[in-house]
Amino acid sequence: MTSDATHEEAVSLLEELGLKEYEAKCFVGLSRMDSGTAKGLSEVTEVPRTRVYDAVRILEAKGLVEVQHSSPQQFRAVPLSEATETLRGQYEQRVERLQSALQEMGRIESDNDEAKLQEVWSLSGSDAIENRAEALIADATEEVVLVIGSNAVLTDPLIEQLNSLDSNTDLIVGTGSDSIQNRVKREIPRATAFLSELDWLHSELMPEEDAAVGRLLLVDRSAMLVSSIDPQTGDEQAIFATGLKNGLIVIARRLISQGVVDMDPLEQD
Amino acid sequence: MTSDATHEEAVSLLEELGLKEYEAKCFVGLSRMDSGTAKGLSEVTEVPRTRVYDAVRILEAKGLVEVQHSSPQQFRAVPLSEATETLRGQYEQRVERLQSALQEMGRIESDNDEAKLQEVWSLSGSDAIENRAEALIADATEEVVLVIGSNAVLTDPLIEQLNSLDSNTDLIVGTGSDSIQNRVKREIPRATAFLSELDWLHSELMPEEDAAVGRLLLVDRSAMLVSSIDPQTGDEQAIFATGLKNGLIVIARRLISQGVVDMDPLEQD
DNA sequence: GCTATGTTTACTCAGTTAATCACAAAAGTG
DNA sequence: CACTTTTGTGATTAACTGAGTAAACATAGC
Repeated sequence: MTSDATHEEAVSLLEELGLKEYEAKCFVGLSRMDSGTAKGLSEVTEVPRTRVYDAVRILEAKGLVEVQHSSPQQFRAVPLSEATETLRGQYEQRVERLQSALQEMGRIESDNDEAKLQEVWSLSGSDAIENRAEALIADATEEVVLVIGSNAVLTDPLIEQLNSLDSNTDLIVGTGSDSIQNRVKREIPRATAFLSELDWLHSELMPEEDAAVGRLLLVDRSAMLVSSIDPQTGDEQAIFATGLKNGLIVIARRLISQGVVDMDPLEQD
Repeated sequence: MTSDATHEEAVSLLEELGLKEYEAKCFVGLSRMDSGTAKGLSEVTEVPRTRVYDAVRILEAKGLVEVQHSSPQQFRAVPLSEATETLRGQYEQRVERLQSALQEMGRIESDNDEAKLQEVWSLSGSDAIENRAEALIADATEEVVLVIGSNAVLTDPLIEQLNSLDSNTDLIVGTGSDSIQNRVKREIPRATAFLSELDWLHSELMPEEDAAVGRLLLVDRSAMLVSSIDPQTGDEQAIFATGLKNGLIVIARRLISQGVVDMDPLEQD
């Protein structure tokens, strides 16, 4: 007995990976049987029999199914390990070609003389925010202050990166809960850990009540990034700013020097 | 001065990676400038100004673009390294989730009592064929016979795999040209190399003249795979069969024992 | 309040994909 | 062999998605 939800997840994942609905359904169907004919596949997948042929042909061209050209033809899904490897390989190639194509392109200068002092940028998506945080930390020379609001923030690569920071870079890691703090102490021994009342961000600075703080990062007191995570959807959204004189950074420095780091949030406006 | 072709390649790659035309164009445009407004972007990319906003919003949600919520808004592409890392990460996640979803699914038995003796399957796409060849070689215990028709076949992972074969598995590698043979001798010292007149496949067994042999693989004399590469498109297509009694395998064994391996093709039908 | 600019929304048109149907070829049956 | 069923291809329609355009709305500076 297989949950129907699992099917649908597989199908929609395949669609995200570039397959059409019929193609995805056929591949999932074939993955569940040793091999099959158009008729059998159509019954299992509810794809019209006459369209199975097209779908399978495309799947074959993409290297995901094998065809036995007999009468009737037999179809068979490539073993799962090979299929994922094939998909991965195709993707890698595309990303690499994209990278070199974009690198080769000439730059265009944009009339860009505005005051950068108040620039605050926003960025979405946990992956992207993670990468940005990583890039910011990589530039640290003096100090890294990181407040972790959600367990999901503390990924293995991040731990790895923090532990391998230059030894005369201060590392201060705040957490919102005991459980996370224990993890920090265990896995990032070099960090100065502290417990922070993250609620201050909730109640005073953040507009919505229902947004939880994901992470807060301040690097060399000149670059900062704050993210919130929507508890409903799990979407993460961040704002960040750089530059010693940037307004947001100045505020952040004030906050930190006034005690957030010392577990004593916001005694003063 | 940038070649226009490079642009278009970048755009279509991004489309293959799941972006719409406008999104792709906007991202490429932003990648060429430090930052820009909707107006500027529209001019560079030829995307209608009124649609730039939607496109950028989606790009932001995907973690590829940063937005400065001022008036006018400023857009900026995430640095290339971060962007590719984000794309890669998203893809990895999908493939992994797909893998576990497909594994969890229950099997369906198919009425499958046909004689497998004459089964010949076909498979397309260099990636998929490469993976299949790898899987076949991984199962080898006695002997691996590999004929390499095109330089592209001899990839690093393949060389690696061949070199790390169990030492009492025979490895016989044939090539169609001196240059490839030299590579084989240099990079796969453990192989018994030979030069094969691959033309026999062309002229006698293959229907079209314009298909070049890509690779020919025979593992333990019980599994074989032959591929051809369309010189026009570069598409690779393979047929393969398994089982000691399989008709195709029997023919292959005959061919090999009759001298193909000894550089002496087809003296006898 | 007016104009220029920025931003969002609504709508049309074209191309793509899902879904159905009609038909020819092949295979099985009595 | 005549007849039915199965298999495969092609054509057709309906539904949808996305590109392209125009208009409405909002905002800032004058």
